[in-house]
Amino acid sequence: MALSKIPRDRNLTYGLVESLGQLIVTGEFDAKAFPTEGELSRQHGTSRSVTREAVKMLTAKGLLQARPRQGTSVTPETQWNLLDPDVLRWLLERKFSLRLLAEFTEMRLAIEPAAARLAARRADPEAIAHIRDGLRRMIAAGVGDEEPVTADIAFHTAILAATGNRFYAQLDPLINTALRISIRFTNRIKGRAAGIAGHDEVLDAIAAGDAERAGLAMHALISDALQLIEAAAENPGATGARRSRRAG
Amino acid sequence: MALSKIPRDRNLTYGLVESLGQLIVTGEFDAKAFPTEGELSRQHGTSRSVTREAVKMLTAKGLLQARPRQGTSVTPETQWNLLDPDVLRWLLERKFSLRLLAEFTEMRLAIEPAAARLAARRADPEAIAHIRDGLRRMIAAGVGDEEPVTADIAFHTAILAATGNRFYAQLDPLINTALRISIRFTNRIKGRAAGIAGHDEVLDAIAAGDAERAGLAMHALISDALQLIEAAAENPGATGARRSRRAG
DNA sequence: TTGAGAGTAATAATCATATAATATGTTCGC
DNA sequence: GCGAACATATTATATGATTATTACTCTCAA
Repeated sequence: MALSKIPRDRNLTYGLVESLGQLIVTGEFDAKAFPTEGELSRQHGTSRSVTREAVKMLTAKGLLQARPRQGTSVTPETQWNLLDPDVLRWLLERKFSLRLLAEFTEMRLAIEPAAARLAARRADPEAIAHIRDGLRRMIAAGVGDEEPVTADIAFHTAILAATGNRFYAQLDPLINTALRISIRFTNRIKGRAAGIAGHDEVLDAIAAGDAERAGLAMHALISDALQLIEAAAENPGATGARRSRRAG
Repeated sequence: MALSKIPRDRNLTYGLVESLGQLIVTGEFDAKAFPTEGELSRQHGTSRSVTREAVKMLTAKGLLQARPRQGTSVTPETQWNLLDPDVLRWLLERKFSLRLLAEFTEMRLAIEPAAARLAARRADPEAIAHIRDGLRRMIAAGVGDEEPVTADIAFHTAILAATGNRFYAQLDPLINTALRISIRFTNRIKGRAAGIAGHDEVLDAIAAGDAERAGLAMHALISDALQLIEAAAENPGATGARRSRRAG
C-alpha cells in the first residue's frame, strides 16, 4: 500500500542509478564504450564511492558488468533483468516501444487469467472487497487524468494479491508500471463503459467462486488490450497514439 | 549459452553479497536487528567500502533498506524481489520449503503452457532443433546425477527462448534454479519413461505447429509436477523426500 | 608465420580515514 | 504540556593510497 519511503533523488547514489539506468537502456553506450570509474565520477560530479555503489546496483540488475583492466561495460540486452521493476520502468518510460509493451502484455495474457482463476478459488471476503473497491473507484472516477488509471491498476493488483501466491503478488510493481502506460491505449480506443463491463464480469466470477469464468473474463480483457497494442504496432499513427495529448 | 564469467567468489564484495543474502533469507535477522555498517565490516573482516557495496546490491534486490541514523534493516518479505534469480536461489537452496516450490510451480503452470503455445506458432527450425536437442539429451542420459537434470532444463529453456518474447526468455535463470531442485521430486516418483513421453508430446506438437496441443501437453507435464509437490507438502516424509540421497 | 611465454600497464577492487547529511531522541525554556 | 534548540548515532559522501586482476604487447623460438 504505502509507497517506498526510500528517497530516490535526495540521495546522490540513487540519483546516479536512475541517470545511468536511463542512459543505458536508451542505448547511449552502444557505440562508445562505458566510461571508467574515474570518468563517470568526473562526468557526473560524484565521488568514486557514490559512482561505484551506483555501478554495483546496476550490476545487481544485470545491466552492467565490471572487471579489472577491461573496465565496466553494458551487458548484452538479453541479460538485463526485465523482471526488475526499475529496468522495466526505464525501458517503458525512456525507450518506449509498442513491441516491448506487446511482449509484456503477452506475458500478462498468461499470468493474469491464471491469477483470476486462483483468486476465484481462494480469495477471502477481504481480498474480494479490495478487488471490488478497485472497480468501484474505476466507476466513480471522472475523466481526471490519474484516478481512472490508478483505480484500474488497483483492481488488477488486488487480484494478484488475492491469489495467495507470492510470485503472482510480486508482479505487482511490474504490472503497475506497464499498465500506467498501457491503459492510455485501451481507454482511448475502447470506450470506458466497455472496459468497466469487462472488469465487472471478472469481479463477479471471482466473487461467485467460478474459476473458469473468471479466467475467461480476464483473458478477454487482456486479449483486447493486446490486440489494440499489436494493431498499433503494425500500423503506427493510425490509432491516435501519436496525437495522444489532445484526446483528453 | 555461455555461463556468466563474473567471478562470484574471488571477489570480496560478491562473496559478502552471497553470505548476507543467504543469512537474510534464512531469517537470521528476524529477531535481532541488522548490524550497522561498522559491525558488519568487523564481523566479516571487510572494509566499509566493500560492506557498503554489498549492502547496496542487496538493496537493489529489495532485501535491505538503509537510512541514516536509523540504520540498515531487512525489508518485509513481501518486498523481496522473488523474480530476481539470486533471491530465488537463496530461498530455494538455503530455506527450502515445499510451499514456496509449489507456489513457483503454480506460476510455471501459467507461464510454460503459454510459452509452448507461442513456440508452436513462432518457432523457427533452429529453435525447434534446440528443443529437440534437449529431449535427445534427456533420452541419451544415463542415471548420472547431472546430465538428466541439465538436459531437462535445456528442454524447458529452449521453449522459453523459442517464444521470441523477451519476458518469457528472461524466466530462464529462474526456471533453471527451480527445476534443478524440482526435478528430483518428479523423477523419483514418476518413472523416467513417463516423463520422457510427456516431453516428447510437447516437442511433437510444437514441431507440428499445433499450439493448442502443445499448451495442453505442457500443462499436463507441469500439472503432474505440481500435484506431486503439493502431495508431498501435505504429507511430509511419505514421498521419500527426506531419504533422497540414497535413492540414486 | 605462428605460438607460447614473460612482462607491462590499465582498471577495478580494496582499504583507511575524514567530513557531511540526516533522522531521532532529549533537554530546555516557557 | 509543547515547541524549539541541541546532542547523537548512523548512513552518505569524499578522497588518497595500495593491491589484485587481467587484457594487451612484445619477444623469441619453432
